Amino acid sequence: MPKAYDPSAVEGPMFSSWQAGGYFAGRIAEGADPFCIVIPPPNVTGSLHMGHALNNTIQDVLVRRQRMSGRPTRWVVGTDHAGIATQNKVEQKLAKQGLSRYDVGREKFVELCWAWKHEYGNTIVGQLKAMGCSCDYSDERFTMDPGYQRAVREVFVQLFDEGLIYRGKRIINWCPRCSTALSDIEVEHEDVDAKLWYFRYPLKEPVAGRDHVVVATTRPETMLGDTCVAVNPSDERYRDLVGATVVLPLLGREIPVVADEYVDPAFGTGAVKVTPAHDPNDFEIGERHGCAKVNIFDADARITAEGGPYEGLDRYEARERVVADLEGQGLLVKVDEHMHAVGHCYRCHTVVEPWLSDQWFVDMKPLAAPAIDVVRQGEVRFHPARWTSVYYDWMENIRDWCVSRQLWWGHQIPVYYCDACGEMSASVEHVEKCPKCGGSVRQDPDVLDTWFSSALWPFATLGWPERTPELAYYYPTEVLSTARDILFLWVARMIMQGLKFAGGIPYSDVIIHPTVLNAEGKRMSKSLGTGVDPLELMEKYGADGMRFGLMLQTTGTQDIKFAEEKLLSSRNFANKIWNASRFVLMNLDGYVPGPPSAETVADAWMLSRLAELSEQVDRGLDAFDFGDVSRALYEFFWSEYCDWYIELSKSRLAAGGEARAAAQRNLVFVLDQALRLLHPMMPFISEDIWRRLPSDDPERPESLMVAAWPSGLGRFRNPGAEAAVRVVQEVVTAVRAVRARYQVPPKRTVDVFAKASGAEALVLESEAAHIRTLAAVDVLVIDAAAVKPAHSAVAVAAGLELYVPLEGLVDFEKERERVARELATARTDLDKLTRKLGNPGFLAKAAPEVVEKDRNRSAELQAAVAKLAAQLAELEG
RNA sequence: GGGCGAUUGGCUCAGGGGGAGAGCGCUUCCUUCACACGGAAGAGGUCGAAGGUUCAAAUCCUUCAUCGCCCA
Repeated sequence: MPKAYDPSAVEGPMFSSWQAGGYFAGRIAEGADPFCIVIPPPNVTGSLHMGHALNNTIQDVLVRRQRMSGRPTRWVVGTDHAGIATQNKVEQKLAKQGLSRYDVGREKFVELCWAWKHEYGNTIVGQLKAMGCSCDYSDERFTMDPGYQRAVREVFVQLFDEGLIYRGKRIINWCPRCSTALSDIEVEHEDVDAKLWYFRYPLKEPVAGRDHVVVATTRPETMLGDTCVAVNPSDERYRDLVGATVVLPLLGREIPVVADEYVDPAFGTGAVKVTPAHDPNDFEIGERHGCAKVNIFDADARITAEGGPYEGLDRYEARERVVADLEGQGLLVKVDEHMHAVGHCYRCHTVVEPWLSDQWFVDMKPLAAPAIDVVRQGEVRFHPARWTSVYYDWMENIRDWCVSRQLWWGHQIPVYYCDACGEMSASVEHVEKCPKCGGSVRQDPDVLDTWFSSALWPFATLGWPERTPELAYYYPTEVLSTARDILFLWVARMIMQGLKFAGGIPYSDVIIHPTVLNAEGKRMSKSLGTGVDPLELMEKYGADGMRFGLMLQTTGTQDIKFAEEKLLSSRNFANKIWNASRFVLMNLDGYVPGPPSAETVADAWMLSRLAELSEQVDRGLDAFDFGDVSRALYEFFWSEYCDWYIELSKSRLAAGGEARAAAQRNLVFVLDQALRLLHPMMPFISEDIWRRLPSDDPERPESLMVAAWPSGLGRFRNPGAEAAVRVVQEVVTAVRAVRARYQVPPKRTVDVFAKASGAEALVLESEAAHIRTLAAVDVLVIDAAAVKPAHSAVAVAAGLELYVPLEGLVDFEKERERVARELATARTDLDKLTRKLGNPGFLAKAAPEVVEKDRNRSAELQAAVAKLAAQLAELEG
């Protein structure tokens, strides 16, 4: 084995061997409880970013652990067709040839999208393989597979037939750049510094001595579409004006003043201009008062013929011109600075336009109700649990979902219009002729929101609407891990659709993982170049290093400020494990397989610690506490197995005979078990080492991926051995500290006099050889009546006194200062404890075991104080 | 305006009623036959502020401050 672990030499071949072994593929074993997880399908346009790296590490950790536990396991992998994003890519490609999608036509354009998907769409799946993700690559899914298309149409048609999908003319969010409608939650609101303009609108006839009304607006250009002015009915200032007629400036249109409760008298002047075709609230007001809806924007957000002289202007040019012209006519009253939220397209960040158009909507309330119930009943749980209330809040205030998109790439809406009789029908199968009159039909040109199809992912990937064996076996899946920004876009809708169509919840546990921010705490962005590339990180630290480094940072917080140094320490950790294993493997000459056995205190301690690790890992993974689990593994391997157990084993390995044989068996056993526990987080290195370990188990599988998950280690619990090793550790550390203090060269041994009796003395006697090796001690004297030799450094450890004669090296002033400092600290601690134990309230109300523990600690501290005080007196005497 | 999260050593973060911890960085020593991607020993914190609950608060409650996220 090389001296340093080289991930690049291991990862590629290891992944191939896993694939060749068929370990990734799901299998159906009737009677066995399966574990299924569906990947949040990445966009076909996507490439791996840190969010994917984190999320897929989490999923792989869960999947690998369950697979090792013996459950038939399937991790469904695939990609999402990503309507807008993919269409953009293909349009960009066409634009380079000077073409638009209209030049090539719909049919050809969709073909080009498929070609694009086949060429680039699998980038990210390849990158998941580089991470070691154990997805079922033999059975990949795509949200536009033929079966999936059928599922989408089935769902649409059923909702349509039940009246839960309807078509209507509504104000929707229109992205002029993507040229499509968006749903409410695809709009991101951002506060921007803007202006509030106050304009004077003249009245046709003076009313109560007034000839005008002043309105305030953040969007002057929309005045071209104003069809009334509204005031609050209770607003005394405007009571006389209700029913009056305003002459709209610039266009001369006559519009009424209406009274409407919606108007906030405190905002602006209390009189608002109403543009029903370009604002959802104005739309409502317009509906209530029967006002016209004048659409002044075309699909590119340019002014239509309704805008008269402004026709053809872009919305921002129109704004400038309208303001300038109103000012020119003396109708601009004032301009205030004003901050307000402006909606932007979540895909391209263009400012969206509220726009009146015909769209398809899903009636959400009937679907939401059962989806709220299953969370209330605890059938679906969120982790961390605080997301539950975020979910309720959204679901309880849910609004209808605009699902039609004016795109060509996606699931075309399966609704057919008959030109002859006007019949509108939905059909799963393609329709050529009107079912009513036999006339020719046109299919609705729009496609469905990509999230409409994503919502079916947990069951459409398993074959629904066919009653496939996979669906019966794996549905419901178990865990879904995802980012918080798609809780509403995706998770909530999956729960609704799963309940409606698959007959039950899609999964029982939803992990909302933290967002990976950059080191400055800002969102990573490819376009801004503030991101970190997981592939580069894997180059630097190995896939295991990246995975483990991410797991170390995954706690219950909502963000991770990405700390690359955690990946560095994880790479070093891998190297540490590599070298510890190298040591074990280099010392296996004459190895005879056999069960582990606690031959020495060190063995008993190590096996007990292994039992603790196993429990910690299980508990942590059950609770999705990935940070806890990774820290426990790190601590175990580095601070216990390497720092102490290997060191404690060296003399036994050198001794030969049964001592050596037992040490070998235990070293191998503990390493084997610990590698199993490590495997979900660091699959490559754990497997590579594990395959090198000797075994006489005929049942031992080829791959660690399918080796048994550790269980039943609780039998090795041994508190006595743990206490004994603690004594050894404290004594060794104390002697090392003395050596470091006086810079005793490593090769020079020292003598140690330990003033010890009782249990401590017994431990020291039995472990003397170890202490001598680990602290480079020549003679270790254990004596209850030990007297400090001349020229000795002193220490108090594990409740006993140690003297280390260092003729010519000891600086008595230095010793005195150190002992005085230790004594001061011990006295402060003891004082606090004494006060606590003298407090009647504490004795009466604290738990008995707490009081007991503090009494013991007090006794220890008293002994330490006495010893330190005596040492100090001697040093001063 | 409402909700949520964060605030602990120089940096990144654990801990979540009863002796302040880790990694990185820093200081000193060590290339000893698993590992310098290492070993040994250290220094370093009144746990954002103020109140409160409690025998006991970094931890629970209230208010506030700062930063961030979501909803309206």
